[in-house]
Amino acid sequence: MQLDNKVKKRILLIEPSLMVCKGFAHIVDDMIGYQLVATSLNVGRLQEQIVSARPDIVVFNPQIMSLQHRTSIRSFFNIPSEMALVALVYSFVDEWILSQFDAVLTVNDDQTQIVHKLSGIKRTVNTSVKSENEELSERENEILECIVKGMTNKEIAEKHFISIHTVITHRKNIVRKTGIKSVSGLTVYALLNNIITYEDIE
Amino acid sequence: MQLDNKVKKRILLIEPSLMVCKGFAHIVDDMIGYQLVATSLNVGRLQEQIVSARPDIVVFNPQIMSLQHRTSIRSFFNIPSEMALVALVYSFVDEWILSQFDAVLTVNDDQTQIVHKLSGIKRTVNTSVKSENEELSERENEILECIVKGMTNKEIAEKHFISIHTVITHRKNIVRKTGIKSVSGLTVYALLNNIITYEDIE
DNA sequence: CCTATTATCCTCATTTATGGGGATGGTGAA
DNA sequence: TTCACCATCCCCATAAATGAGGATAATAGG
Repeated sequence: MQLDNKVKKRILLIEPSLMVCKGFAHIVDDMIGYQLVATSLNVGRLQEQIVSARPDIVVFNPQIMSLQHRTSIRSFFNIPSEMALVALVYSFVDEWILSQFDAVLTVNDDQTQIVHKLSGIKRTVNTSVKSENEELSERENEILECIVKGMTNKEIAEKHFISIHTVITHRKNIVRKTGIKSVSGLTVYALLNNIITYEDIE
Repeated sequence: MQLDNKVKKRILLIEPSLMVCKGFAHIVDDMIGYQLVATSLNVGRLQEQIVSARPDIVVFNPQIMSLQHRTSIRSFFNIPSEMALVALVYSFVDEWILSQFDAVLTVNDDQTQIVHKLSGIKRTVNTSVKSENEELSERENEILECIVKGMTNKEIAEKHFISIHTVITHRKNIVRKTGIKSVSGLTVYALLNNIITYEDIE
């Protein structure tokens, strides 16, 4: 028993992988209460599609664009607040990015999980933006880069022509700001925040 | 103009994501000269399917299994040498793992790229296996897991009911075998070798 | 049986890192 | 100007890791 189209939630999918696009379409096709009204392999026509397709839900792969600068996805793409913004990811994505979404789908989700996640969305208009005064300073990023490369405090000090005490101070501040104590955690943080790449290490 | 089934290359797909499975099936469906004869969301029935489906090409997502021990995928799953072994990956995978495959497809490939990659496969029977006597033992992998999770030697010792000296010995052996001294390097090593996932850290 | 590997334990000395405190000068914004 | 932030430097004590030795027992393979 299919529901009337008028009560079906309209989904717009922005996903770079043709394969995932097709698979998503196939799955949504079998889902009651949802319909895929448009898809796109890139973000170029997003605004246009939002207007033309008038989706209720925008499913968006954040990996499609480089979000180094912590821009708000919703405001960057002028996505109306009444539309749900849902992420579709392959693997791990920075929590900060995911926090912008009303729900997070992964490519491994099956139909049941997707329906469950989509039905759990409660759209509320965000009025205030969280204060993010805990970002690392430029210097701290430099030090962090050295840390995750496996350099010792002494080496870092020598490289930057500062005393080891300063390095330790920076480290203390990095730990305080990020809340991450372990080097491995910081490594992941640095990888996710594009401070370093895999190639930088080892 | 469809080719006869007898000359179509038979593809077996082992892929954990239903979405990607569906999408892959959809794409292969439009490809001339290839047919998808079976799919599976896990490796459990791989051997069985190799026998029953008799594929020419086994498309396998290496992320489906944890390959801590640098085992040969082909020999582990008893994949006959006449069958092509092709990887399907989402993002970054250790080069060592990819080197075992005859071709590497990514989820972002379109039909043209997939056909191009599959048609370029030249199967050659490997007679000799590389010597890999520098693999980490099971215990060492356990210790490594703890290290990259940011645990101290003391904590690791307590968790595994061994003395801190033993932990240190294991660490020394891990460093010797991998040639990686820094925690960040080991973190990347562990990530690439599926000993841990991003979620394990922080 | 012998050998290689592994896992376990130990000492000692040295180097690094951590966590707590504090201080100074500079800069840019309210 | 004052205030917040940043980069720089320092002291202290403790905790942790490193590097270089050595040792024993179990186990699996040739």
